[in-house]
Amino acid sequence: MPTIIDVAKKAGVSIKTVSRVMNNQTNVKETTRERVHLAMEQLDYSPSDAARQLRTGKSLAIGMLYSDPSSGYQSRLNHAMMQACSDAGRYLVVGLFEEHGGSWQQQLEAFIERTKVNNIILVPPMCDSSILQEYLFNRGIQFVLMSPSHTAPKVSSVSMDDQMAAREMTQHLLDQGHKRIGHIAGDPAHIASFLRRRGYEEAIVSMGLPRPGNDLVIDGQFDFRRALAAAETMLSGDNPPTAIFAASDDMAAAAYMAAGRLGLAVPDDVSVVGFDNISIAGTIWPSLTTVAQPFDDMAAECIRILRNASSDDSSRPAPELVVVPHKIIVRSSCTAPAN
Amino acid sequence: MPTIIDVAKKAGVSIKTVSRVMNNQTNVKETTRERVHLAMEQLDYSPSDAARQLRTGKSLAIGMLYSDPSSGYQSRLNHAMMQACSDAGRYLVVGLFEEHGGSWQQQLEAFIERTKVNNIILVPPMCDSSILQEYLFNRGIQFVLMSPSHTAPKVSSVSMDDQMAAREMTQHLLDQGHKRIGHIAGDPAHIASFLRRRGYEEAIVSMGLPRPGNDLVIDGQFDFRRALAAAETMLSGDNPPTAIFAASDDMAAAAYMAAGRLGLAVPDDVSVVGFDNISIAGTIWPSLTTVAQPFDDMAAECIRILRNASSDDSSRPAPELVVVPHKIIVRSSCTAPAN
DNA sequence: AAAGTCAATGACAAGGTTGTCATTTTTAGC
DNA sequence: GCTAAAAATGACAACCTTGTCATTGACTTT
Repeated sequence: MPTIIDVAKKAGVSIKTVSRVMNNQTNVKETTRERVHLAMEQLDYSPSDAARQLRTGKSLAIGMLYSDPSSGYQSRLNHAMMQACSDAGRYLVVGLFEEHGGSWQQQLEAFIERTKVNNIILVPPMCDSSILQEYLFNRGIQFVLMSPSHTAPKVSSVSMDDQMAAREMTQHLLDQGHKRIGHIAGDPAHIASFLRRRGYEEAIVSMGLPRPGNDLVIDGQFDFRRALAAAETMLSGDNPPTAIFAASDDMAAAAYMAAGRLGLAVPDDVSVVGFDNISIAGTIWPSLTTVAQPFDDMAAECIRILRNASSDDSSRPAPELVVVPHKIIVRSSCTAPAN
Repeated sequence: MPTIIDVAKKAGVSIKTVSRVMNNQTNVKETTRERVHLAMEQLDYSPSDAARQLRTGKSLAIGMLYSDPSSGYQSRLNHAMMQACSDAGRYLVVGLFEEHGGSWQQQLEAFIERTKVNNIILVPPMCDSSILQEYLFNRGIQFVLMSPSHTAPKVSSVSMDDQMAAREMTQHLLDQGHKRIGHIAGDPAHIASFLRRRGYEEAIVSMGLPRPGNDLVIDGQFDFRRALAAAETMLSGDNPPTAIFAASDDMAAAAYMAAGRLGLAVPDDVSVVGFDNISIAGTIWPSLTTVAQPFDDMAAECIRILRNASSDDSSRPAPELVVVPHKIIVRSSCTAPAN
């Protein structure tokens, strides 16, 4: 295992110069820089994380806190984050917000105390708490929000455009001729739920159709059972929708089940679309048309921002507001309405 | 942030003695040990990971390789592993086996090269490869198998008793009066599939019933679509089973869907049970009776074994074969057969 | 041509822990 | 009560990197 000393010898410079090159610092002649780079390559040198951490006091660990490990969204995000961390040579340390484990702030403090992380990712719904943001800011901890809205322009955040995506997804149904489209909304505690609902309404209203009422929009809270009940209510009503837009794939799967229990076929009797593009979307039958959240890209952006922030010497780097493009994935779960 | 020096001063000993106490080494008088422990507590001291890693050359990272991030099993396991690592003050680094990324061995080598991990967890189906085990053994990398069978008693492994669990699950159905029980089997590449199937057959045969044939056992490969097809085939046959035992919850959910499409109600027309107890089992309706894999306990055991192994000075600690107890979770998806 | 400026580079210490080896204290044996 | 062995403890170096500050050499200004 070569060390910085070996590189320095090979390049004929001091170790400090090698260090400068590694860290992209100024005051190194271009020819020297190249010579050092060459030596590093030839020796296949990679610096010791441990020594760096010891010297700089900065940890490579990144903390992520979440509250519902069983949701398809979080499972998918976990995978993306772990992968992004591994790719970036960093580590993910997770903590679980317990329902009855005290206030969010207490749990956050306990997590930081225990893990000593200096970099944190806040995911929904915690990312919407200004109290947590305030706390992290005051403690000088670098953090980034995986938030559906840029509520805090002082803080870096990564997101997709939930509202626009929902609008596009709804438009897709409208384009096929659907006029009564139901919406199973998400948990109101998540801003994403609000945005998706707004996008859905926007699309409908902009086609000159009446704004959907309570018969067409039911709260499913990102919960399978509630979504199942919601879909059954909708589909067994007097004037059932010909299509259902669920605010998550988990809930879309519930709509499938509701349809099955009522003897309705997807998509012939009722079209169903979802949101997230988690694995279930591709595996259930018929495969689900849905909005693909760019999980991997969003995760990579989070890690990138945190890396930059912690390598930056100015204590408060300018916040970045990143919006990652999404896609509509058209599969087999919707078709034109029957009549 | 107190260092070992502060502790040493407070306890009135040398830093080396504090180090000895921390690492549970011999040759420390009992009274001294207590004094040091007291000082550590009073100062709320915790050692620097970075310094330890630098000095010992041992990383705190633990690698885990998997192949199907979308399976409910793997999602659940990821969560358990991350949590176990965080709890133990260690980090999880993950790698994904790509279908077309070269041989397993090549991908394993690349992973180790890239991450430099010294501790690895092998999960199904990779844990069954003796080539990989051989490779890791020769490279002197500590590893533990999360394997359903103890094929390699030279290597530590953590598992549950898949065969017994499957037998109990089947017995539960038999106890309710079912005589024709279908089985949607897992991927034959996984030893677990074989064991679960054997447990299922064992339970049936031991009741004096005929060994199930190809009409009752269909390969679902842990895949939703195949399982859906399998369940439809079974349920629409001449003499359909009154109960279905799926070798994973994912596949049990497929059986639900198959039942729905055929106008059959669960559990009144057909009982369904699964295996894994992933989140879907509690959320789908009716909630699924299944075998609870002790994910959290198994993950914690894996981490514990690796920790012991890397703190142990003798280069090859004795392998441990841990079998973690499972549970049958009875929910609402089965009842006595109709007639 | 001397003085001052700035870029480029290097010598050295420090960061917190553990291994090696030397030293001191305790115990055992007679 | 003395010696030998064993147990307990400590001094110091080493792990690899980066920050501080000093030094060198080149270039600009007067």
